[in-house]
Amino acid sequence: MAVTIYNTLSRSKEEFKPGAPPLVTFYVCGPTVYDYIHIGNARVFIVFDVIRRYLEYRGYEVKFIQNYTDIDDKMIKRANEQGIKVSELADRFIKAFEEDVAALHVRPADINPKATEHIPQIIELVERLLQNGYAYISEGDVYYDTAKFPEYGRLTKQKQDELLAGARVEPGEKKRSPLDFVLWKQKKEGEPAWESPWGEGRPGWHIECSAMSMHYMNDILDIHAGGTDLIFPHHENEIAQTWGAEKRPLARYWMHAGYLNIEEQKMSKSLGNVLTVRNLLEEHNPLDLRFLILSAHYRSPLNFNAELVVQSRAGRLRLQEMLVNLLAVFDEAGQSSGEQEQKLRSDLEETKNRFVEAMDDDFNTADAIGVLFDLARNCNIYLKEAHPYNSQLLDEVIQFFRQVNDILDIADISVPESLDKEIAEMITRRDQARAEKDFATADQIRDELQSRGIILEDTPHGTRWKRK
RNA sequence: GGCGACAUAGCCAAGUGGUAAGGCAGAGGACUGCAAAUCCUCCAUCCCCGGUUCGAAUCCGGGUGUCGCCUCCA
Repeated sequence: MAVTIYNTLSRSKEEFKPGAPPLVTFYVCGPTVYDYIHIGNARVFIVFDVIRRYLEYRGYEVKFIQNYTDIDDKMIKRANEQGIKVSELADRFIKAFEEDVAALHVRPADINPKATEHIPQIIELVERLLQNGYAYISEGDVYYDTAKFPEYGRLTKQKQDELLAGARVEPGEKKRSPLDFVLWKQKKEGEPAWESPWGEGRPGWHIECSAMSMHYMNDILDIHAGGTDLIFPHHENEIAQTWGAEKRPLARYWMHAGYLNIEEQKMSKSLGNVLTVRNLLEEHNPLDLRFLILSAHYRSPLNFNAELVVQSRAGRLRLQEMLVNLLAVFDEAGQSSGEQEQKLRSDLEETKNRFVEAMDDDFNTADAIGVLFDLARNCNIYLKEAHPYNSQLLDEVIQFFRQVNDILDIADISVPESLDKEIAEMITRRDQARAEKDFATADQIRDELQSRGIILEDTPHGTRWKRK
């Protein structure tokens, strides 16, 4: 059995064969740091975070790179609007990005290269493209000559003439073809600029990813990923650049995460429906957002609204509760083994297999989560019917779930914080009242606690509590 | 105009030739002092029309609808 990945390049699922296993080089296009990230951005980062973790679970050593685009038109425009330097803007939103993404339990990349810190590598790449005849200088700008690269359009599945048919031609173009794209932009007044063989200027958007991935990986990337909208022109251009310089592909597998829509519509500033992670986290648990995103396949479009978050929360808590319940009875478990144990053990084995099968199949998290629900039910049945429990078996289930949670990161299994003394006393008082069949008092205390966000559960093993 | 994706129950969502996973919501039941949690039961023939096949949600053709890319965009 092997991991299978849907490769945008071939539009089909392929067996995953990295160039130098167990190493996997994985580059995800990162944010342009001119604003807070929105939930659509978050989908991409969450999805590839999980894929990265799963590959590690499967024994690969993943080298994970995610860039920061800290110089481009949007950056300059925004910095000017705010009357600050581009670098200040970048610093501010890189920090915000790191905070938001950490809140969503997305693990930091191994390397976060910034475009502005790789100007020499970018210049060198542009020079090589010029030397190799894949680029030309036009009035101080340097452009990629797409006509020189017959493969241009392969990722997009369009021929050059088809792309040309839809291309927008602007007056005063300095390009030979509308498909050509800028590698180096001549400085305009008030813009940050760097010295180059072509005068002062700055890099075009697409060149940084090629330059930095080549600089840090120095070989074909195993996986290059991003949002669907990066297929054209961004990734198409990256492929062209790397080929022009190295005569080799940029990456083996191209992965693209589907859109996240708001009320069936794409998020956009003009529609005013952009939901930032920052705002959403004020109202929602980050794990609920994660769970919702992972409950659909990463390539499918995913609709998003607050109701869906609430709906998926209920399901997520079901899984979380299962684990909490297992942990709660673990200390009292013994050695018993019988039919119930056999049943659960075989359920567990089946679950493990099905989970890996689902994830191996192009990271089908939706299917994988479905498998976990089946395990949850079987565990609950065991907890209800077996008694006394088998501690080793419980441990195996707990370990499995912890492993899964290390990949998906959807359950909060941190040890509950100790209760306030006052609340603990209230629970004790209620237990006494219940023992004396003074249910009016007991219910009053329960209501009081509920208004403070504490839910009580009376189990055969005593009263448990949890936060709402 | 070119290219592409998708259409599965009230909602979310797997399944890509062998007779519809799972979750949420809902109904009934068990458990409970009552709850909560949990368990049991119930709840779809897969947008439409043709075709291929012993057999199709799954393949092919034709519709309809939604969305996306072709311009910055995750």
